[in-house]
Amino acid sequence: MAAPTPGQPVRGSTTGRPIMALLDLLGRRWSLRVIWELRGEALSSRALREACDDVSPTVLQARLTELREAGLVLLGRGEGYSLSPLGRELLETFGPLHAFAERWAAETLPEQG
Amino acid sequence: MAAPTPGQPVRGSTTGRPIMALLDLLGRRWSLRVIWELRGEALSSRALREACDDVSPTVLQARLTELREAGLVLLGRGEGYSLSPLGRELLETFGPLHAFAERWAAETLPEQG
DNA sequence: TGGCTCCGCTATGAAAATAGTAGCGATTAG
DNA sequence: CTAATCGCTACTATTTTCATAGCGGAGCCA
Repeated sequence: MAAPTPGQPVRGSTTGRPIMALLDLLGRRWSLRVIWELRGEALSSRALREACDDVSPTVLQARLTELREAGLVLLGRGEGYSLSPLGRELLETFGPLHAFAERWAAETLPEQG
Repeated sequence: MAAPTPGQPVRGSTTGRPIMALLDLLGRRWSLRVIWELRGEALSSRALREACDDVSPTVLQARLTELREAGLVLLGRGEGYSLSPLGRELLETFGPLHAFAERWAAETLPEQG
């Protein structure tokens, strides 16, 4: 599938609004996870695959291609995959997401008994 | 499908880590969009469907059920769907996401000519 | 009562995305 | 050459998503 691009129609929205392109891109399976797993050092495609619980290489490559086209992920020769400066900015919006996940767990688990 | 729950294995991760459950939940199609469209007033299921570019009701209902089980979305009798306080906290982490989308567009569009 | 309208939600079959396994050609090192 | 690893692809099976139609219930009003 084509990588969502701001200014272009995307799945579920024809307006071209950047937020819609971003929501399409990040709403695809493993997109969020890949960015998350690249929060530290650069990873080879196989290391990244392991980090993502042995995700199917079909989808991993699809997501990596999209994220690279989107300018969020880089592939350095011999260095593997890493976040671009822009991708790292996006990751920073995940910081609160992680903190939220912990709060979410705290509020959800007790209710389950 | 079952709604991802912190403490339980989810698609792509068996650890039960809250962030993994959250990434699974938000990585499903229309999850992010639904939360986004609920940022303002409460919406009826049909209004929400329109807001999401006439998403298929099958998926919309699936997402809404999951998001309700996750405690992020509420359904008030006669008031339609709205974000819970917890869901609103999550939405706030999207604020930077929106700002990022604009930056992303600014950096991406010029390169396309 | 009957006929509207809108509500949340579901059934069904088709289309698309994802999963899982195997393996390619290229590169690097011994 | 051999072996190991790299990024990446082919192929088929399964799951998810799409698209259309429609259900039963609640409110409203003549």
